[in-house]
Amino acid sequence: MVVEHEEQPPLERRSRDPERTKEEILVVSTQEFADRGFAGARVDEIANKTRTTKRMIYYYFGSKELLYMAALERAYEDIRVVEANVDVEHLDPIRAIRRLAELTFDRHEANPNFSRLISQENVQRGQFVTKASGFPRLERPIIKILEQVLERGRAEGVFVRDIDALDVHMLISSFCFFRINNRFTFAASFGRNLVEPDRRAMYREMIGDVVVDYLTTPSPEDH
Amino acid sequence: MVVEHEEQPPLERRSRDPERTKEEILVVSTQEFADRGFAGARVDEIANKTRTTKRMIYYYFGSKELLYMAALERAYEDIRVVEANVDVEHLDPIRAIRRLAELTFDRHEANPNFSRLISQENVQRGQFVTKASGFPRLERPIIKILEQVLERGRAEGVFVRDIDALDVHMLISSFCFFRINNRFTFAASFGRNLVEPDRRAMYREMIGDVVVDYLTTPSPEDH
DNA sequence: GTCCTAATGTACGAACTGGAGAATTCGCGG
DNA sequence: CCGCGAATTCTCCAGTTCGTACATTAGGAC
Repeated sequence: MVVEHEEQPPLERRSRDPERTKEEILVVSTQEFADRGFAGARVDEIANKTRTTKRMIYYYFGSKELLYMAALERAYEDIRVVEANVDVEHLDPIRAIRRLAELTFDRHEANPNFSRLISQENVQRGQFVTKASGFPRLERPIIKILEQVLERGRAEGVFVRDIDALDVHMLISSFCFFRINNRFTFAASFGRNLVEPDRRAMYREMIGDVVVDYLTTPSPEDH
Repeated sequence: MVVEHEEQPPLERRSRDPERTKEEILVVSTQEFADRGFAGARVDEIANKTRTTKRMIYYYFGSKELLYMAALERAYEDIRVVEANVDVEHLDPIRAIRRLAELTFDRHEANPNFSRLISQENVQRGQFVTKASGFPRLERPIIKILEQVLERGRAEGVFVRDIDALDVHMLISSFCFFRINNRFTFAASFGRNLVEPDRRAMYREMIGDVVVDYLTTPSPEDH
């Protein structure tokens, strides 16, 4: 949690270091875009919070829009790296599902900026991720992993619900996303703090239970 | 939501009608704020899309901020009215839960602007709903209704899971909210269109199944 | 009709904001 | 130690945007 100090006291490293400069701009702008949205973020403000100047932002990234895209892309990349290292093959299907749910849960909690960036993007109708030109693929490794677990579970006969990995992931993500992202309006409406430490363990377990119960219960005959 | 059909005024109606002017500003600004966010919305643009002028916005609402709050408040009020008219007392607990899930599902689909406004609010850390000064209560009738259904279900022995109405509502809302709100980035990442008509019925049923399965399955002994 | 006030219209300004031209400096290869 | 291009700083600008001062008009009360 970076506290906003108006003018960062002289971390007076002035020497040239393009990589560090670029990286610092990216980190700071991610925070700013997550905090204020694309329209709300100010290029001047981003510059002030780095040890470099606004001109450098344009030098390296070209425009506010391209900077935003770079930040978004980086955020996706971070997630992808985490997911690529998940290993649940040694767990039985039910435990594996729980584990995946917990991973998603933890990821949302540990990295709220990603979710907020995603929120921004969606409010703007995905104006940047949708951009055919130049926006890289956003593929996510977790789907393949989920597919394998579901396959095993079905083979073993423990998962009996007819549903695919994408929809399971959607169910898990929606819960984790909502808990973090909508905590402010939820608290305002219902007076419950969804991220209160005392409740954390309960919610973390809850989403696992929800998914497992769903997967292991046959579809109702009538409806 | 409610379209006034009375005497269809041929758009160039210039006569004075404070109520209509106010209402029109509110409707248009809700759309603009949902589309572009608080920072992204332009007061001039809102004015252009009404039959009145920017001056009137300030005359009636005082500032961009107050206008935003009025729009947000109105959106909550609309939801509250819908929820207040829900009647599931004649249904058995399981069917009642399904019905409530469907209502929430339909509400999110029918009124995406509300969700987007909510998203905005949360990205900004609830800066307006949290505002102690002046922001009205956001209470939601659906919670009481849910409580009654859960109570009945437990009395009848069909609901065995230890969970309260707020968390059930959270589970339902998160699913419905995510499906509508995050559809753009979800499509970009996973190539699945969550609001495609062909899938609609499936998701609508799915969230009911999820909740019912969860409520009717006992907590696992070990973990 | 006259009067009075709520409602509306017009035009403007001060501050902000994304962006860029051009000068300057650093540091590395030779 | 020199030369050169990359990195950085300085400075300014043109367009935008919220907000308002001031003028004007409609229409109900009497």
